[in-house]
Amino acid sequence: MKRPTLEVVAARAGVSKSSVSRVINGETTVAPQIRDVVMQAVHELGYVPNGAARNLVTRRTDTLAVVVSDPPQGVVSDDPLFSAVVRAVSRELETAGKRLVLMLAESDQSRTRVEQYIAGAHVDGVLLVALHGTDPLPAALSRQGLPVVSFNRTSSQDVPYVALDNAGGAALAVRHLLERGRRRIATITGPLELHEARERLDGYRHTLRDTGRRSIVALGDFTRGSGAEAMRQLLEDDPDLDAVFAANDLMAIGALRTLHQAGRRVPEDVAVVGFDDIEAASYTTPSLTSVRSPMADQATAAVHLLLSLIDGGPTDPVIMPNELVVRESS
Amino acid sequence: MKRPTLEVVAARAGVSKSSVSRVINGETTVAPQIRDVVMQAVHELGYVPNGAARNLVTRRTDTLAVVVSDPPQGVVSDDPLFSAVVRAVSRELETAGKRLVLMLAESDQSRTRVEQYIAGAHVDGVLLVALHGTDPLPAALSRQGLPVVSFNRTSSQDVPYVALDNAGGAALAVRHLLERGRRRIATITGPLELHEARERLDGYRHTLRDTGRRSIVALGDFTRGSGAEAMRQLLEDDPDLDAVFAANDLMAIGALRTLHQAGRRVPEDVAVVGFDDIEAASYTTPSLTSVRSPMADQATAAVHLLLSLIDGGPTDPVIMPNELVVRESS
DNA sequence: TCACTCTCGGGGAGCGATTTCTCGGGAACC
DNA sequence: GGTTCCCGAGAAATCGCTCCCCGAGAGTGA
Repeated sequence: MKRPTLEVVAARAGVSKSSVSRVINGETTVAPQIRDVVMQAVHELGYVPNGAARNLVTRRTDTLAVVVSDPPQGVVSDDPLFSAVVRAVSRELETAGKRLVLMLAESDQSRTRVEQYIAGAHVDGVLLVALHGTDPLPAALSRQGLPVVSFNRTSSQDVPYVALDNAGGAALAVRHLLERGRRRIATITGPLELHEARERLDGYRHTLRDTGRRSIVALGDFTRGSGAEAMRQLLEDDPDLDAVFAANDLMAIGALRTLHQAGRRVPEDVAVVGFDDIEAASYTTPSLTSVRSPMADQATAAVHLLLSLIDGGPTDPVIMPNELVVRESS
Repeated sequence: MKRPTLEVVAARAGVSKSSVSRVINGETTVAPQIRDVVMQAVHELGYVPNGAARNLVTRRTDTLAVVVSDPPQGVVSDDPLFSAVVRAVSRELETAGKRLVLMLAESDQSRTRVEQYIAGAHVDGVLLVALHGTDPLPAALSRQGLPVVSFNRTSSQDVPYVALDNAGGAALAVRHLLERGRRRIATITGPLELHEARERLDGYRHTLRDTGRRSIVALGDFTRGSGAEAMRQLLEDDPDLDAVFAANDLMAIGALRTLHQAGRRVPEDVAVVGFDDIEAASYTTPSLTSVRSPMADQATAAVHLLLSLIDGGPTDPVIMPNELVVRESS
């Protein structure tokens, strides 16, 4: 079951290794008849070039790493958006003729492993999904001199990124609620050590402040349970509120449940808006109004940015706009 | 930004390349003092072995491919279970010190690319997720002589697999409904060209037949919309039914919606049971009773089977049991 | 003390491709 | 007809590592 090598193909075709290599790599400086005889031999033997040998000399691997840096609880990788992102990235790389190595970095130990792997010249570039503001990985990887693109803003200045307009999305949600005539609009935040959670909170705050209204804030951690709990808190602190903006859909779903149990009608008594527009948002009763994050588009943009970076192209950050999907809950 | 090579390290440590190599690979036949001086040099230079060069000579890559073979609509990869599987596999490979290359095969073209890649000796083994009964990929890959494990039963005999007990799970659901005193139990199937859909239907049929009851079947395709539509059909054909077993949760959720619109109370008038126990199953109102597929366990088992196969171990298929999670809908 | 075994380090031959360099031969031009 | 040029093909060097083989030196027993 041993695979044929370039040398065997050359012998069979009666030409030199060099010529076979030229044909394989589509060089134009090769006579048609030689090309044909080589192709013939390639097909007959079922020859496929050995990747390792090729990598060794070309110093390219046509492989990109997607690194998801995440605490073990899995804020990101448990997220329903994870598969959407992975899928979009995978498709995009496929059309670019590249391969995808997926690495989850959930502990310091695995972070070290990631660094080692990257240093081992196994990949041409890295697409980094690291939401934690204090994550050391972005800086560590970019120090390796390999192209790195982050899936969101990082604390490390020199890592190009593709980010959502989190503040803008929150503003969208809040303005929508204001237009619906809501006066007391509360928010449930994500864990504030995550960039996106902070930005969404900022967007909420600024929009309310611009219209002279007060912020009503409860802390959550992006899980459903925390959303339910935060909603209880809010109802207790401020029974008159008539709208809630949750920083993600899971927490919004938790809040819906609490409101239901508390006998508040949605949207008549309290309007609810979430963020992300995950699939489950359309399954709830009432279905959930949400800020749609264009995850697939963001993933595509990130891949393009990375590929351009590898080719020595520009590295300008990209900000993705988002839109509001209005459903029954508001 | 050029990385140091083994030769540079050897020069620095004042020993031969061979010795450095031995130290790097943890061989025991090396004197402690040489070991120390080498380690010192390695750290000072920040040396990391070049992966391609190593692969070339060892003929191992410590990399496994996860291939998801799926039509473009993405029955699998759109599935909420996708990320659970990917995550579990990734974690398991991490602890085994292996890397994961993810490939989606959504068209004949990309299937060819997958075959080419596998043939290029880039990976040590393949974990295949291909639900379609007629998928040519399992046979094609196993023909390459590389270890392949399938994530479910395939039409190709010689591919070891780890499968769910789909029929058993369906039986579990039906028996549960019978115990609840339901008499007219219908089912909504998945697309019958998928193994798992057929097996779940079989489990439903046999269990009912054993108790002398009649099957009431409507066809779906694993999507929410098809579940809603099938439920409408069922209500029309058999207004007296008092229970429905849907072959997956998405369809069950669709069915819930139809029942709600038709004014049937769940579970008082009609009980509903789904399959998979996806996260959304606990968000619906009423929350959904479902057969829990131990996806993470299955993924772990599949990785173990593959690793054992690579080491020349046994290749016996593994069947995962599943359990019923009873919630409000039944 | 000598012969023999045993350990451990070094030299060097590959692994399978790409790529540079060289060279033969035919076309083109004077 | 002779010289120059260019084009295409082959020979050989190279990428960075592993691992086989050999030899030097230490250790042991008689």
